[in-house]
Amino acid sequence: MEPHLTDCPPDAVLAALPGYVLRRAANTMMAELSARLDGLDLRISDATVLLLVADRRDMTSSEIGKVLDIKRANMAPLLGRMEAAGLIERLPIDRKSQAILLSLAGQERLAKVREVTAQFEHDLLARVPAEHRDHLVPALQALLA
Amino acid sequence: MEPHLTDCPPDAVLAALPGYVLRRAANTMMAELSARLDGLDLRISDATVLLLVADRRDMTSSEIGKVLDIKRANMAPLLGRMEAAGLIERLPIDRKSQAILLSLAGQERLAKVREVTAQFEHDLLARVPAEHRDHLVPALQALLA
DNA sequence: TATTGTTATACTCTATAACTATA
DNA sequence: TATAGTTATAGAGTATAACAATA
Repeated sequence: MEPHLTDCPPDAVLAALPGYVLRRAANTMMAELSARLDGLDLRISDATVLLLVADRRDMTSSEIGKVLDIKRANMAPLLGRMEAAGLIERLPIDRKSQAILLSLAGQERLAKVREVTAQFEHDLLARVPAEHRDHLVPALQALLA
Repeated sequence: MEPHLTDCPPDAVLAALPGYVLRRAANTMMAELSARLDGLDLRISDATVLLLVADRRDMTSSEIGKVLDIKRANMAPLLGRMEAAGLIERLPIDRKSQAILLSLAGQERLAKVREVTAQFEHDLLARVPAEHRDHLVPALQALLA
């Protein structure tokens, strides 16, 4: 019997590529988060908006879009749904702009979002071996646009 | 003047969340990779298939889908486009299954994919501070499904 | 019976262009 | 002139259901 490489999974070539594992890891974890937010009847973008405008009463739709990297045109239906769901209200700044703020229902939903995300982030980090754990967020932050 | 917290970017609340930075980092880097693959007239999924079946002559459409987490139903149009582009060929295994293999054109395109991805992975890692760099891939691998 | 490959279909996310009203 | 908000639309990616043919 001649020496040979140990048998390896069919995607061994890909699993070593940072870009591949980054994409797969993000897809896996976002599917998991989506499932958990289903119970709150929220999408990931909805929950992110709630967390972002939580302590502010001055952010416009355009500003939220810039921060979250969501195009202006795609903010309209997003906030439209959230307004229809009674989660946000619009406060005129001038005759062109409106501040997005949380309604009472939005603040209550936000509290549940914080519970879900706290558990989610905890579970996510728990999956990372201890010796790598503290490096994950700083490494990812360096990749942001 | 009373003491106050230092001014922080508007998404400071989010930037500390592993899930948030994971999603944003993946979106950023995949947009970058997509742009680089545009020159080869390939999507990320196309390039991934080329890399996966490079050294194999026995993978079926279903098997590729299982490895890459792409539904069987979505593999059909994907491989259909790649076949129409002359990148892959189908070799009957039995009367039900076909092996997907690279055509000559597919092998040539693969060589270019390897150049592009090598540069891409290099640039990605170069953005990560040295003290975190070696932890990124192992940490992400732990998050895969 | 289970699996392969396929079609049809729908939903989400994303991207561009164009329009209006206002700063 | 530039910006805010909106609408319409198209491209991707992804999900389920259903089907015929074969293992």
